[in-house]
Amino acid sequence: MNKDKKPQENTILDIAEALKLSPATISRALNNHPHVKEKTKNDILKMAAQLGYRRNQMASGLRSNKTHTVGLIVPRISMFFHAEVITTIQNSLHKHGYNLIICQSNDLLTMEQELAEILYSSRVDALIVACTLQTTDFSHFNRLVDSGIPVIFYDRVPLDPYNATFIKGDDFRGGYLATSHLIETGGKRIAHISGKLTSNLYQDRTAGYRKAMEQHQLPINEDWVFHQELTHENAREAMSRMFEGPVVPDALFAANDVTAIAALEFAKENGIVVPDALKMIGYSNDPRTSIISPSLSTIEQHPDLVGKKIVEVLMDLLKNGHENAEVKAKPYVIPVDLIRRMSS
Amino acid sequence: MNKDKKPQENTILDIAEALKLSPATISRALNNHPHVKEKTKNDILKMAAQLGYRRNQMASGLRSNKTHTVGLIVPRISMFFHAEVITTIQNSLHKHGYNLIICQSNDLLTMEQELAEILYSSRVDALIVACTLQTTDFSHFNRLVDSGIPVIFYDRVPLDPYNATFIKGDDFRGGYLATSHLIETGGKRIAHISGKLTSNLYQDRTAGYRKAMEQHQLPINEDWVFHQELTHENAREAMSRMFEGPVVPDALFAANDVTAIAALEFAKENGIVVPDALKMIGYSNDPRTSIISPSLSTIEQHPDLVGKKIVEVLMDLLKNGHENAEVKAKPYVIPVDLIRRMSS
DNA sequence: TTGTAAGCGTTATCAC
DNA sequence: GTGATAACGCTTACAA
Repeated sequence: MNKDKKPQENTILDIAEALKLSPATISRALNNHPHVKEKTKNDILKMAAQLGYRRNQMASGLRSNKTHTVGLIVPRISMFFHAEVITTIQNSLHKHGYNLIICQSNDLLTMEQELAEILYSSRVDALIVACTLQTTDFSHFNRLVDSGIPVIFYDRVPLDPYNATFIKGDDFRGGYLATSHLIETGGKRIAHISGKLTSNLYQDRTAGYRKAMEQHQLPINEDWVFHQELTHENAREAMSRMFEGPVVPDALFAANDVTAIAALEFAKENGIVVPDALKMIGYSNDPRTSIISPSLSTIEQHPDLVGKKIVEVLMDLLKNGHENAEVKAKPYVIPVDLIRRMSS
Repeated sequence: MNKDKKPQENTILDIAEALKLSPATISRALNNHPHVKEKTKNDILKMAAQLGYRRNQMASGLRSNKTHTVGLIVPRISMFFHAEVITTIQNSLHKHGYNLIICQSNDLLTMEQELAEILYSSRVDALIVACTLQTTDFSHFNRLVDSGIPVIFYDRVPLDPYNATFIKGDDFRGGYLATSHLIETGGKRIAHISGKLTSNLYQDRTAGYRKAMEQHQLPINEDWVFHQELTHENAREAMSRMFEGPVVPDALFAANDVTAIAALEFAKENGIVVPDALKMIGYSNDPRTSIISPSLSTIEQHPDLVGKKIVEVLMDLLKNGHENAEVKAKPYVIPVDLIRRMSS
């Protein structure tokens, strides 16, 4: 098996031999080391190209303790927000000469733990993580952190103090903007379907909701505030519960777009006219929100800015180390924006 | 800088020392080598856990010439079909103890070439590729193929013979099904907006369209057959061109869902009633197609089956080598299905 | 069943 | 500027 697997992978020794130079010089030339004569370097580069030489990352990494590879753990890449963030990160890292290993936790804590181990094992130079919604304990990242490998959390970040860097959207403001918008367009009895409060995302979005309600002296009907897994089915169920009573909401702030879409679907099926009888707003600016009719108002999270900031912070960490631990204490906050559409 | 970066990464030597054994035995135990006493093995496993040992992939890979890592190059992960395929591949590979390095070419040939080099440099055990639409020359994969690294193409595959494995959807049948469906629901003057014919995808889908038209003895108006980049804007432009004449199509087969969505949008804006005046069908079953109204008929490509098949073939290749080159000559074809919705 | 020792391809530390 | 040489942490003949 694999008996044919050895067509002369060229190494620096081959280049050295061809040029009657020492491997050390080859290595230096290939790494742009200053003390190599210009001509020698050119010769080496030419010969390397001619032999089709490609550095063996494993050998290089083993020796230098640098892989030029960054790990990424994300719940799922198919979520629009994450897909955009990842794309920005990858393109940006590529410019800096870094690779990205993208891993999906499927929003499973056990998977996240396992992936952290695997990425440690691959000796990534840094790790970027958007946690699962269940992650409340972060000890599986300790090994990385303790080894001095920068760990950056984004979107879903630890609630308790943890020795890493955080980059998050302004979820409080997002919740506040969304709710205020519903109020300004005439909403009075505003419902809110949110996620479990184990995550900073929903804590903050809900807090923004409460703040806006309070500021406008609108009462909150706690029967209309849901904290549940934000699935299509759960959203429909919540809607049907709210709309079976004698008094019904006239507006809804959904903490993500999947929920908003499901709720809108429910409304359409049940003759609840949007926005006349029910104003609605979602969260994330998923592409579907602009396509559905009526189009859904939502909150733009600027995934590209999140990605850019992550790489910016990461490059700084990688270059300068992170001796200034106090900087990491406070999270970087990326602004959000209200997007007004036909649903409100 | 990084002066604090050495908190005793434990190695097999540390385990060996702690247990008064040789590193070789540790290595064997950790790799489930048969000739290790059960008790010794248990001791070693216990001690490894206690010391928080994690194999250094680079050292292991360098020595054994196996990285247990598979590379993946894809145009963009945010495309629904690819996101699903990737998720299936990753979860499936994970069960086999393999990691996946996901890279995006952004549908740029130069990027694809660069990524191929980088992944070779990382000495991935195998490579999975969905080419860019411009890729007609595949020599940048030669280095991998020549080194005996299995290369699997899926979705967008080389047109000319190339010494690798192909896994594709049944695009001919997809085009045929879509067009036949439009005909069955009453379409007579059927337009077709497709992609550039440099890609097998659009060659085949268009061929399926032509076949169905011919079979039903319907004439094809070549002014209504477009081969262009399948963007939102291009789709709208094609639509406006077709609908400015005195004779207009009564059905449209769009070769992807983005185009179908854009065309539907155009129809709605211009008072063309779908499906009464214009029947429509797209391709890929993008989540948006079921949300837009009227909901769009489309072709399901079963990304999960594609992913499963890829891993299945890959594992076989990795285990048994690929001495039987003739097997690779013919592509594996994944079936497609028609999804009927309100637009047709 | 276990130990010894060589070596994977690079880079770092000395010398010269 | 360049060349020896010794690691990096692990796997694997070959010995014992």
